Amino acid sequence: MDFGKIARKWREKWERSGIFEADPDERPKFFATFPFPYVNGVPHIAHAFTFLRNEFLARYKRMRGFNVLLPQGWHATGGPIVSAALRIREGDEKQKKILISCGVPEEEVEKFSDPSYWVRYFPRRWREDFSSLGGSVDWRREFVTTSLNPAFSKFVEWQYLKLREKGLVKKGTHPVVWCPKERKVVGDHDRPDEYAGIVPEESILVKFRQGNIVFPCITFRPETVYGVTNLWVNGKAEYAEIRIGEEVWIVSRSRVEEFLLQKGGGEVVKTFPGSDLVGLAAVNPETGDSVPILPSEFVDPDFGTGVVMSVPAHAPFDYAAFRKAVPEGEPVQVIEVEGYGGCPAAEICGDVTDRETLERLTKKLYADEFYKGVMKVGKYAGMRVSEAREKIASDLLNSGKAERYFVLPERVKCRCGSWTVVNILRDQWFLRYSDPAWKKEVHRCIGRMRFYPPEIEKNLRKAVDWLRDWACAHKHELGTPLPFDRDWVIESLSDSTIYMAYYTVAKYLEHPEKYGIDVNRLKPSFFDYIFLGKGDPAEVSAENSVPEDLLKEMRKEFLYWYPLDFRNSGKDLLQNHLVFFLFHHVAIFPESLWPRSVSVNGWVKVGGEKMSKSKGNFITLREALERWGPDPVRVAEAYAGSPGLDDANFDPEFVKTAAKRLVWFFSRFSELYGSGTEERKEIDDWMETRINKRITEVASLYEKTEYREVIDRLLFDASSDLSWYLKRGGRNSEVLRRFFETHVLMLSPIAPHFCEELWESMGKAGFVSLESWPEAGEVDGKVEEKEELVRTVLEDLRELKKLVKGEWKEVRIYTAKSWKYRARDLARKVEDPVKELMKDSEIRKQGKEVVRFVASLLSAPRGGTLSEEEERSYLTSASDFISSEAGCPVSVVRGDVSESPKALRAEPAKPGIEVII
RNA sequence: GCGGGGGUUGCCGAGCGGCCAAAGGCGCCGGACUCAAGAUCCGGUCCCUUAGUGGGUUCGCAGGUUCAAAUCCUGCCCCCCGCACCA
Repeated sequence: MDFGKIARKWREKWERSGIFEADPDERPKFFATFPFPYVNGVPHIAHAFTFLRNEFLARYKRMRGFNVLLPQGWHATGGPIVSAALRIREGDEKQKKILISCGVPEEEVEKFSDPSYWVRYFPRRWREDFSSLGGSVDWRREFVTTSLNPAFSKFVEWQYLKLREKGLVKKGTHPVVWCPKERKVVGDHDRPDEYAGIVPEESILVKFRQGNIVFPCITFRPETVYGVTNLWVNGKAEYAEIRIGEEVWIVSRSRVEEFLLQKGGGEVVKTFPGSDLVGLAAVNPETGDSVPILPSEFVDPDFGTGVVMSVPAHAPFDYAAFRKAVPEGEPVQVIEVEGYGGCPAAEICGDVTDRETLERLTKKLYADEFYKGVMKVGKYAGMRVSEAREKIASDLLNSGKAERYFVLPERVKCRCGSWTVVNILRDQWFLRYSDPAWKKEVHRCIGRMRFYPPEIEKNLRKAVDWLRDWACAHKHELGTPLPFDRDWVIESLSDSTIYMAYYTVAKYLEHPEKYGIDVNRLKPSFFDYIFLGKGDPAEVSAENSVPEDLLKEMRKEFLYWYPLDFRNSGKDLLQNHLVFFLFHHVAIFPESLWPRSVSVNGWVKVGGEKMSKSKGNFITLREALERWGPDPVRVAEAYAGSPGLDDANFDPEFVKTAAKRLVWFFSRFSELYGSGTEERKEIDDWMETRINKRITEVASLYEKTEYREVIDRLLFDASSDLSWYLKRGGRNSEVLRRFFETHVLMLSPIAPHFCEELWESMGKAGFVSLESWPEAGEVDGKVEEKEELVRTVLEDLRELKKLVKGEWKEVRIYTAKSWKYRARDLARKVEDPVKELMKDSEIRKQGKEVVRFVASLLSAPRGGTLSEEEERSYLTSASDFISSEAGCPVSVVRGDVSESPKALRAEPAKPGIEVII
């Protein structure tokens, strides 16, 4: 079966008829979105997995009578594309290879030195691949972000004007990793990989003084300021004297640049060797003690300020150096820790001096002191260190004895090759996510929403609480300029917050020429009207040169589609994008337009392993589609996992299984659809019931986005039902017809091309994609139980085949003694079934047996609900079938009329079987 | 550290008080079909026992609640993910 060919055929038909182009009508609507992906590469199967979780639901909802909108846009805002383009310009081979591995012809690679070329090239690729996959997307609403798309940019600008009006954006300062040579912020994508993820840490700079000379000491443990015995400098390093106003600061020479950036300026007076400082003294600002300045080779002149306060009682490095420098000196204990004596550092490190061990011990001691330690001296004596630290820090800061200072925990190289420093940006724009009133509204929004799976609500609420102000604009990146400060470009997460609203009118704004709109003339009033209903249509029309009727239509269309019904993304977006998305919706839109649900899925592994290029298990969507065809891939993606934080697993082996199952289904279909007889048997009732139950069950699985279960039901359970039905002699043409029709319908959201093909083979007009979900008929509870009885007998016979050798002459099947049925029923209703049963003189004869049976029933309820007559008559009617399996005649005997040991042992739902040899 | 999610039989993965030795898939083993391979179909896949409906030991570890626990409670061990200015 050529899945690729079938898919192409139907994709063309869908496109020609435009069936996924959704416009408002009388039906209820359903609006689902997959967050626009960042288009610096091609889609792989993990993208497809997340997209399909929207797609499957969209197709299902369409069948439930909803007018479904599934649009798709592309994200290009931010730095990675810009820096990748730069690398191409610089001739970076690694970057070239990446492009070539995406399928870019080698001779075209050069074109990618222009960032805008990426934005033209990759969205096209994504669209092709998503279409090939069978995505039921309304492509008229496709768009890219950034100022390369003026219409979208206008929309983002409008949003920021609104936020500013509401006071939700403000200016502030912000520490960043900074390249002094290129004079720019160094994000992860601007560094060699090994430096990724390192960010500035806030520390306290304590100002030790000698007159107007300041010795700035960096510390993460301000509480130890009480235990300082001396300061350390590196005698072999170069230091500098910097004048700032009346003060003179001493900083190691290699840190001068960072220091000046963070202090906002100063004048380097002179430089000199660190050894010149040795022997001087400085005053501890907190205790007033004067402490000597001593040399230590442990001092890293490239970290912090190159001046360090020494706390030998609590810091292993200081202790090791202190012992050497001041053998007779006495460390000063300021923290008391359970399990340690008067000088914890001494105890823990003895006379160790090697750097590695000291580092390990430092970690341990710092942790012990923080969590278990209690302050021994100072204002907060008696308080736990974990509480005192913050208080001491803020006291020091407030009294001017210390300042905030940012340091990099490890050195970071810029891609240009220079070492970076920490800079403080002073005119950074922030979104005021810390605003409690704003947070409160977001929580209210969450309270009205539905989550898939429900547990993620907790994660989301936590993220809302933890969110601080967010630096929302950058420089030198792609995006939309901040309308009130055009040097800044709105950062990538910050322009992706309410764009789902843009989809509702994108079909107009992305094709303005068709509607006579000039997007360059659009003003905020236009968006005010469309999205907020503000303003007089006639005036808005005049101001924006958009016909009044069109304006009204757009407003209507927005209100038709909004709010968003469903948004599924990878779990990585939970704590950032999805939270921002909620914040901005509550800020801009009225409550009635807040999002209705959010869904997430885990990472996608391939064959049980994390997908990575180096492992060779990296599969692009295009590769997968070419290798296996869209429907098998879709089935395998559906089967890969359920909603939630757990990882999904795309199993290449399973794609083959999926294809085989589909082929199996197809060949059964070809053989049986339209064939069969009029004759109606009991097994037909069973099959009908199974079909009906499955319709209901699969519907609820789709609603819960449990697609893996859907595949289980449709591809495995259903086929085993069909096999059983055929084995039992089922051939009713109506039942067969219904089986195939309902299952094709139910499977169509996941394997749409395949199902279209079968639908057509059935002689049906129109697309299965536009059909309604099948109606579930009556479910007969007993018929399944009856059939289960036959299965039980068959399994037992199979066992006996192995054990009873010789030629079988006859098989007798015994129902249980009738008192056992009564006992079974009574055991469910009555407190003391034994007593009740014993009232019957016939039963009383069985005495002991009754007690034993009832006791076992109470400990393990069982026995079904069928009566003896029902069991016997059903088994009788199935006796031909059973006999053909047994290979000899079969008789069904009422348990009450036999004293055979097999009859005595029979129980309800568990007939006794006797083989006559 | 803070926060979140988990540990189920060879693997993946359901189950979340009793019909649970535990669905389904994959893998593996046997059989049928075939010249053969593949595909397909049938059967098996914790151990023991047995003319089946029986027993034993299992669901990270250790306790506890209950007539009854993979499922509830307590403690412990282990694994994964997020912690930001970045897509």
